[in-house]
Amino acid sequence: MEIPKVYDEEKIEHIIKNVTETELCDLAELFKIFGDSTRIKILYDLFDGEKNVTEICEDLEMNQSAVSHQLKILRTSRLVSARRAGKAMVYALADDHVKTIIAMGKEHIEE
Amino acid sequence: MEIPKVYDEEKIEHIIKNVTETELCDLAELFKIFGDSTRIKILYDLFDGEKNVTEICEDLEMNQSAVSHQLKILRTSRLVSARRAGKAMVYALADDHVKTIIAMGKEHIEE
DNA sequence: CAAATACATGATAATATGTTCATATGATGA
DNA sequence: TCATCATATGAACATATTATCATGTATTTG
Repeated sequence: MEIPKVYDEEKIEHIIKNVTETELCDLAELFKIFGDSTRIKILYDLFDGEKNVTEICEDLEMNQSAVSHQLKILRTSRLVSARRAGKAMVYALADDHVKTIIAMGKEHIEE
Repeated sequence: MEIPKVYDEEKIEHIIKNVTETELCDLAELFKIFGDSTRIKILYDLFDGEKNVTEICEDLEMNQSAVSHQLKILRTSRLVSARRAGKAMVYALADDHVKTIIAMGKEHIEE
């Protein structure tokens, strides 16, 4: 019986071929976004669907300003999207890569 | 014809279930390591096999002290391994997750 | 064993980052 | 329109991070 792989090794090898220095810097910038506990908690909080700022603050037990500042960073780097709903701003994960990247990280630290 | 997926979506969903706050902080710490251009260049440099410090310095065109400092961080976080070979220290990627994580990141920024 | 090579490390300084506080903006309802 | 709720944002401060410089340690070789 085959053990299911999370990823396709051949495709991984293909993706990491010929990465330019600029792309490596862009990658560093991307990972930097994930490299803060507040931001990664916000992202994880959005795993079960879109939420407004107040809800996120309650979930993280953090003050609104700190959360808003980090949400701005997440929005600028296009990891989350935002839309207005009346007085509230509703945030959501921008795409599924966020889940994948975090899952890869979790697999690594579980060893 | 099926388009091959880099990852197994079901397994992703399973991995990201029930992540504790502590684990999220550990994840942030991990991603922080990837979130520096010097470190990610070192990691990428090691993709094609083990290298000593001098070789890494030449590849990155950076001075030895800066590289050594970052190598220490990479070693402490167990992303690279080190062994002595005569006067030289030979560094290598500690496991394949590094490649996967970087590939996931590259897929994301390519959009 | 002295000198040279390869690397590590501590201190310092410059810069970046994240939180807090105060305040501004935007939307809604009385 | 004014008060209120929801969020954004600028300034300031504290802390963290990174590269450089100087120097220390380990290994080999003459």
